[in-house]
Amino acid sequence: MTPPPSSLPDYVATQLRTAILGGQIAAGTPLRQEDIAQQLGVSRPPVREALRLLEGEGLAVLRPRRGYVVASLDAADVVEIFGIRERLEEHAAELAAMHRTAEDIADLARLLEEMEAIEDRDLAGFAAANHAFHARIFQVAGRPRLLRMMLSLRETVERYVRVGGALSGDMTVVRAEHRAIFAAFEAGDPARLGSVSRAHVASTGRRLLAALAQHD
Amino acid sequence: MTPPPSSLPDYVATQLRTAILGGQIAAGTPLRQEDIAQQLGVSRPPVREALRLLEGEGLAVLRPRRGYVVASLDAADVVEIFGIRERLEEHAAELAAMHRTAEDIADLARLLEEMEAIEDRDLAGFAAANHAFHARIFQVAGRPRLLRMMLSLRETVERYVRVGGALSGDMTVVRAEHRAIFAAFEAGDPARLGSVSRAHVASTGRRLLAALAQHD
DNA sequence: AAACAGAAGATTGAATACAATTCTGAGTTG
DNA sequence: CAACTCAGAATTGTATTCAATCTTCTGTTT
Repeated sequence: MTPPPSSLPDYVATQLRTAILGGQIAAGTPLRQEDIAQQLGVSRPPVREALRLLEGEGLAVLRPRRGYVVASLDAADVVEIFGIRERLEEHAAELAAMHRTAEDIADLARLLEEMEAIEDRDLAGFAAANHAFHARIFQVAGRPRLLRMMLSLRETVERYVRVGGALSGDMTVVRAEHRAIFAAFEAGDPARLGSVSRAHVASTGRRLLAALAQHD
Repeated sequence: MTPPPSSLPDYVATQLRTAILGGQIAAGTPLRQEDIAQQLGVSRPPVREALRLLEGEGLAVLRPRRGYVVASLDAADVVEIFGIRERLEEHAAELAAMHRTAEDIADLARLLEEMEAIEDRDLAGFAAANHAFHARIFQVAGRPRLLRMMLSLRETVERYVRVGGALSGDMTVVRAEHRAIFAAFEAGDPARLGSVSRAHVASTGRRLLAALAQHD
């Protein structure tokens, strides 16, 4: 699926990204260049470039002469990111509803079925299916920059979704929202698909915030 | 206003950014690391990091083993970017209308006056005043990530606004839109400020597209 | 005993050096 | 005469080396 990283910086960035997103490296942890280089069997320059990439993605922050640390998110950041995602998701949904083909509908129906088949307890599997479902809609929208921005924003909050366990609990609500999204997609109603998609993001954000508040 | 770049990569990135945005380096131009390094009196590693930064900002694209080139935009890119900006500007405007203080209103009034005082022919001066006006509204919204994203998107299309001369011509329309924005800001009406701000972005996009179409 | 000053170690930042790939050109061949 | 091949040059990618700054530990002083 994902092509093998062509350069060492890309490789290093990929490794660090999955480690951070997977929760192996906690927020606030210093990212020591020499350690990373030695651990991955490369030298420091490619590590430095990889860190610049992560900086651009918002996953690491640089304090001059003091190195990088894994970026941390507070509640305000979550609110901000989900606010943005609401608007962009609505935008993409409206475009997707206008451009969708019969094949797109069939594909999305299949992805929805697959997601329905997954048990509530299989969080990782559900997250993957969920990701595929939404990514397919974005693909229909046909806006590469928009897609990249959404993926980046999603990535940034994803690790908190995991630790906060925001996906657990009332799965019935999530499933109902997905069915509503598919129905509007099938109907080709831009306004409706836009609003249900936006509502879906908003409700996801609310669940995450609630989970985070409870977690502290 | 802008603090001096703390590191060499930041310095190099700033230099390249202004050169690209100012039109000194055309789209598609290869960015040779050695040339840039020699011209700015630094070595290649910091140049490489700077290019990674520009890559993240969408101003340069990397073709593995073949170096970086200045990113180019076609009409579809412009449509996409302005579509995103419409939504994000509306979002920010709604937030700004809710959070504004008396001091914010006074500041924005002053910025509007300054912009009104600039002659139509002084494109650079008008662009700067325009930028300050909109940046002040975003500041009121109080969303740093949203601000960064908007600045990046604005930057990306700015050079085309310049070459296309999209700001020239019917300045009366632009000025009227700015007055409408200020009025809604002063009134503190989120829905109205959102819609007029979004319409302003949309009309700017239409003008740019028309100018680009005419230019070819 | 607590706080500060100083020195040693560690870590980042930048420059130089080396390796590998790609582009360019001339020469040759079909 | 066009197209292909091969060699040299140029450029990117990576590693190693050096310099500057920050952190931390220790010793001293108040």
